[in-house]
Amino acid sequence: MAVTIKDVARLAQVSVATVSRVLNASAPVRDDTRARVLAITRDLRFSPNGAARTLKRRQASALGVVLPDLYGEFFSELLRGIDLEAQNAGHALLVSSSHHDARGVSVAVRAMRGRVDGLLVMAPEVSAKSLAGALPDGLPTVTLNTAPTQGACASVTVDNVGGARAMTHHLASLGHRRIAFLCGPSRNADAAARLRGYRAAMRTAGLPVDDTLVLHGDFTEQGGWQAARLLPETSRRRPTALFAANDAMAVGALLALHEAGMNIPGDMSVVGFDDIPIARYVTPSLTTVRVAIDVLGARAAALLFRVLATPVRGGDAHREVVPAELVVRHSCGPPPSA
Amino acid sequence: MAVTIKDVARLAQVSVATVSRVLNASAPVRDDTRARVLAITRDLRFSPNGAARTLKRRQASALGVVLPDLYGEFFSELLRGIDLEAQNAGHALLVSSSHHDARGVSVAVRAMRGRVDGLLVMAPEVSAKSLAGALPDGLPTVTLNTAPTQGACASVTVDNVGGARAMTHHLASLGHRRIAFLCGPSRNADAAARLRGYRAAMRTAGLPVDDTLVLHGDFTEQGGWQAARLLPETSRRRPTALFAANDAMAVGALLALHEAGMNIPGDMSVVGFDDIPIARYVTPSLTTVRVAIDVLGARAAALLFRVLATPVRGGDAHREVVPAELVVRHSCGPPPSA
DNA sequence: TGCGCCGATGTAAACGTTTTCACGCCGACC
DNA sequence: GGTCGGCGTGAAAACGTTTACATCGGCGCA
Repeated sequence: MAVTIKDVARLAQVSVATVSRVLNASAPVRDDTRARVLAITRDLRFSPNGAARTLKRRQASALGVVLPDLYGEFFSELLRGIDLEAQNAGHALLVSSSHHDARGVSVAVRAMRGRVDGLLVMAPEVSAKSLAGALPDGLPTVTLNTAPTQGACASVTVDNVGGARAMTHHLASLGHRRIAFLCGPSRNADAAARLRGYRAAMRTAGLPVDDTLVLHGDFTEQGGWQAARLLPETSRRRPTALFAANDAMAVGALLALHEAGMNIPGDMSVVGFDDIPIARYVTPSLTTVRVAIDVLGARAAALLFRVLATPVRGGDAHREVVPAELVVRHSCGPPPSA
Repeated sequence: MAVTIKDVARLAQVSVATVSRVLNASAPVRDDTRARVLAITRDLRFSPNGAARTLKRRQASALGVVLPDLYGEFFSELLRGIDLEAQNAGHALLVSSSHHDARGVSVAVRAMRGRVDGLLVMAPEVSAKSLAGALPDGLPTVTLNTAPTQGACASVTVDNVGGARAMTHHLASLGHRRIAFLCGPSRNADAAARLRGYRAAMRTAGLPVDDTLVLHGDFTEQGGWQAARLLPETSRRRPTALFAANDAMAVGALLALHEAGMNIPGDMSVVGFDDIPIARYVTPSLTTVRVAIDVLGARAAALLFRVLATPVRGGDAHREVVPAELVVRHSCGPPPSA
C-alpha cells in the first residue's frame, strides 16, 4: 500500500540497488540515471521505511531516553539539552517515562532494543545493582544522575556534593550556626549526595550536625510546606537557616513560614537547590544552587555519541560531572541574633 | 553479535516459529515447550529486535511527536499528557523538535516513516497549506493548535478565542474601557486566535478597538518587557488594562511597569494567557486564562488512537476543542479612574 | 475402521531495505 | 591486440521477525 523502493525502481526503470545508491550517495551513478530516480522519488513522495533501513544497517539513528517522569521544568530542560545534541548528530529521540523502579526501566529498555543505537537512562531512585540488571548487554548506555554503577557504564552527574557544600559554606560564613537541612526522598541519589555535601561542609565549618536539624521531605512543594510549618514552633534551639534539597521544597517552605508570620530572611534564611525559573520570582527571590540542566542533558548525549564512536567497548566507565554554582539572591542573610 | 530469536530456538531445540508463538502467545504451545523457551529467553536475556518486528508486523507501537521547540513548561506538559495516553496504549514516543518551518517539519516527518504508527504535529507557525504539503500520505496525523487544515486531518485546538473573549469581558465588566492587547508572533495561529477573541469581545462590549491599543510582541518575557516599558509614557489616552497574549509576556510587562514605578493593579491591570506555574508566584499573582496543556496532549493522543483504530480513513476530519478557563488572581482590578 | 478435525510443530516466504558479488563495457597499458 | 582495472549496473543475499501453509499424531464420531 505505501510506496516502496521497488515502485520507484520500476517507474525509473532501474534496479532497487540503483535507487538505494542514489538516495544514499553510496556509489557512483550516472547523472541522467540519478536525475530520473530523483524525479520519480519526488513524484511518488517516497521516503524509505525506517524499520527496514534500521534492520539492514544495524543502526537506528535514534537514542533511547528513559526518564522517571516528565513532570516539571527539570525534565523539559534535560530533554531539550539532549535533543539539541542528538539533532546535531542526526538522531531522533525515543522517550519513555514513568519508570520509577527497576522493573519499569527494564521493560522500557527492552522495548527499545533494535530501535535505538544507545540509551540515556535517568533513574535516581533505582539502586545501582538493580539498574545494572535491567540494562541490556549490547546497548551502549549513559546513566544520568544515578547512583554510581559498578558496571562499566558511562555516566554524567551533577556535582551535588560540591553544590551543597558551597551553599552550606555560604550560610556558615554569614554567621549561621544552626542550619537545618530538608532532605529529598530517601532512595533518591541526588538527594543523598546533597545531604552528604551538607554534612561535609558542616563538619568543615566546625558546626554540629544535630539529628534534629535533618528534616524529611519528598522533593515536592507540598512536602516543603509541611516540613517548614512545624519549624516556627520549635523551642529556642530553632535553626536560623533552612537548606532545602530542592527548589520546589524551598518554595513550599517559604510559603509556610510566611503564613506563620515569619520574616524571610530577617527571622530565618531559606535556600534551595536547582534554580528552577520560579526561584527568581518568589518573594523574596530564592538563593539557590544553579544546575545547568540542559547542559547536563547535552553532555550526556555527547558522551553517548563518543561511546558509540569508539569501536572497542572499553570497560573504562567514563564519568563526567557537571558543575553546580551558587546563586545568591534575597532569601538569605545573617542570622537574627547577629 | 546480539542474541536473536534463532539462538533461542537452537538452544531450546525448537523452531523460531515456536519461540515467536511463545513470546507473543499467538498460538497454543505445549506447556513444557513453553517453559523451556521461556527459560532460555531469560537466560540469554533475549528481547526481540524492534525494527524487525515493526517491519514484519507493519506496526511500530510508537507515535511520532513533532514540535516547534522544547523550551519551557508548555511543551513539558504537552509531552507529559501525550506520554500518559501513549503509555496506556503501550506505545512509545519518537519526538523531534525545533521545526519551525514547513521544510523542517517535512524532513522530521519523513525520518519517521516506518517507525511510527501515527503523527502528532504541532506547528503553530506553519500555514495550513504548506503543512498539508509536508505531511506524508499514508500516515494518520493529528495536528495540535494549528491553523485549521482544509485537508482531512484530525486536530485538537485550545479554545483560544473563547478564552480571550472571556478575559476581555472580565476586564470590561470591571469597568475598563481602554484595554490594550499585546500580540504574539504574527504568523502564530494561537496568537492570531487570541487576538480575534479580544477583538470580538471588545466589539460586543461596545468598546472601540483602537489600533494604538494593539501592541506587537513575540511570546517572550523579554518582548513583554520591551512593549510595556513604553506604556507609562503614553499620553492621557493611556490604556487602563494590558492583556498579554501569553503569560511569559505578561510577566515581562509586570516587571517593566514595576520598574517604571507603577502600581499593579492600582494604576493598571495586567493579565495573561496560559497559566504557567510562574503566574501564581509573581507579585501580584497573575490573572490569566488556564489551559490544561496536559489534557490537550492527552486528548490529541487519544484522538490519534481512535483514528488508528478506524479501518476506513474517513475524510471527516474530526476536530476537538479543549476549553480555556478564566483564572482571576490579583493583577487586575477596576481602572484607576473608577 | 475410516474420515475429519484440532492441537502442536516445522518450513519457508514474506516485510523493505542495503550491500556484496558478478558482469559488461570502456580506455589504457605493455 | 590482449590483459587489467575502474565505472555503472543488476541479481540476490542478507537483516530478525511474524505468519501462512504443510505435516503429523491423536481423538471423536459415524
